[in-house]
Amino acid sequence: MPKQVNHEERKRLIAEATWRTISQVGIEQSSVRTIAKEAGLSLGALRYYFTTQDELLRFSMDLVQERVQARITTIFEKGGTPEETLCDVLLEVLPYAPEHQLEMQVWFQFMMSAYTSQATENPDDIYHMVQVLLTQIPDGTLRAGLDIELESERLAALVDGLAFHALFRPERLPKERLRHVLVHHLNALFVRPLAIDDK
Amino acid sequence: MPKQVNHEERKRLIAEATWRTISQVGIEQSSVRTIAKEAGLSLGALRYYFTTQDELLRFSMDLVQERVQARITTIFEKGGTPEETLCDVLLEVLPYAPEHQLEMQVWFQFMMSAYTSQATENPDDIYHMVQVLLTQIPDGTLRAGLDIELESERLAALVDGLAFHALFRPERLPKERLRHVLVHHLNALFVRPLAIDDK
DNA sequence: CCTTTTTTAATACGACTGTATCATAAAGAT
DNA sequence: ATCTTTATGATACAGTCGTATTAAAAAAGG
Repeated sequence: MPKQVNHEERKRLIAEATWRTISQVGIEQSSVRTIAKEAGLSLGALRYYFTTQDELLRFSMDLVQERVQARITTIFEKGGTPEETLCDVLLEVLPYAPEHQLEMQVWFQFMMSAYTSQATENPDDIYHMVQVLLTQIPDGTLRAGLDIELESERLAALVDGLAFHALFRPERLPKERLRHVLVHHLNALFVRPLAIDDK
Repeated sequence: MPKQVNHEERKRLIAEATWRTISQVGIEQSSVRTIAKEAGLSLGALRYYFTTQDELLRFSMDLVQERVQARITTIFEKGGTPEETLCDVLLEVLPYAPEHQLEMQVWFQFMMSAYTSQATENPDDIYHMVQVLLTQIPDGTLRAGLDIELESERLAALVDGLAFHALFRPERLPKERLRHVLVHHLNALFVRPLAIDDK
C-alpha cells in the first residue's frame, strides 16, 4: 500500500490554497499553476486530486458555502430572541469576524464570476435568505404595517452593499461600524430595538 | 493628407465595442483580439488607436465615468426640490434607464477589477458622493436627529446593493421596483415624502 | 527483496494572450 | 502622376493557459 495521505484532508488544504490565491489575484487570474504553487504542490500532484480546474473551483466554492451554512445553523441552534438571531445571521454573511474575511472575499468573487459567466445556476441569493428570515419572524416582533417583500429587498440590498463596501474599504468599515449600521437599520423594523454594541 | 478618419469618433466607437465585450465576457476575458472583432477592426487597426491594452481599458473606463458624471450634472442643472434631485441622482447610478444599463454593467465590472487588482487609485466610491449629497441638503428637508455619517453609509450600501441585485436579477428588479425601494428608503429620511411612482 | 498500489514530478501539446514589426493601402498635396 | 502622411492588415514572438502523458518515487504487503 502507498504513502498514506488523507485524501479529504489534502483536498481541503488545496481548497484553502485556492481561496488564498483567489483573494489575492482574483478568480480569473487563479491558474492551476498558481494554486499549485500556493499549496506547495506540483502541477501533477494537484491534478491527481482535481482532474480539471472546474472541479477544483467547484469544490472550493462548495466548501465556502458549507462553512457559512454551518455557522448560520449554529446561530439558529444557539437560541436567543428573533431580533438577535436575525442580526447575528446577517453579520455572518458580512466580513464581520476577521477570521472569516477570507471566506467572504472568496464568496464574493464566486458571485461575481457567476454573474460574468452568465451561469444558469447562481450561488444562493441573499435576497431569498432575508425573505425567509423576515417571513418566519414571530408576530409582534416586527412593526405593524411593514411590506415584507419590500423590506426584504431593502435589507438584502443593504447587507450585500455593506459587504461589498467592507471588502472594498475595510479601514472605513471596521466590524463595530458594520454592526452599528446593520442594527440601526434593523431597529427601524423591530418593535423592541437591539443594543448597538455587541454583548 | 490621408484617409480622413475622425480620430475621436473612432476611439469612441472602439470604447463602446469594449463596453459590449466587457459586458458579455467580463474584463479579464476581454482580449484585444476579441474587442477588435467586436469593433469590426483588425488587430493592427485597433493598435493604431490604442498602443496598449491598458490604455484602451483606461480610456473606456474614463468614458463611462464622463457620461455618468454628465448626466448627474444635468440633473443638478435641471433644478427641482432637494428631495427629487437626490432621488434622481441616485437612480442615475442604478441600472434604472434601460439605455444606460450597458454603462452600469461596465462600471461595475471596472469597480470589481479595481478591487481585485489592488489598484491604489479606485473609481469614485459611491459613499463619498452620497455623503456630500446628504450634507449639502438644505435644513428642514431631512428629519431632525439624523446621524448623517451613519445615514450616508446606509444609503450608499443600499444603492450599491440594489445596483448589484438589479444587474444580477433584472427580472426581479424592474425599474419600477428599483424606484419603489429607493423612494421608500429616502422617505424615512425626508420630512416631506416623495411620491412612489415616477411623474 | 519484490510486487503492487498510491502518489508525485517533469515534460509536452495546442490554444490563446499582449505586443512588435513591417509591408501595403488609401488619400490629400504638390 | 508623384510624394507624403495616415491608416490598415498580416504575421511573428515569447509567454501563459488548461490538460494530457508518462516515468519515477514512495510506501506497504507478501
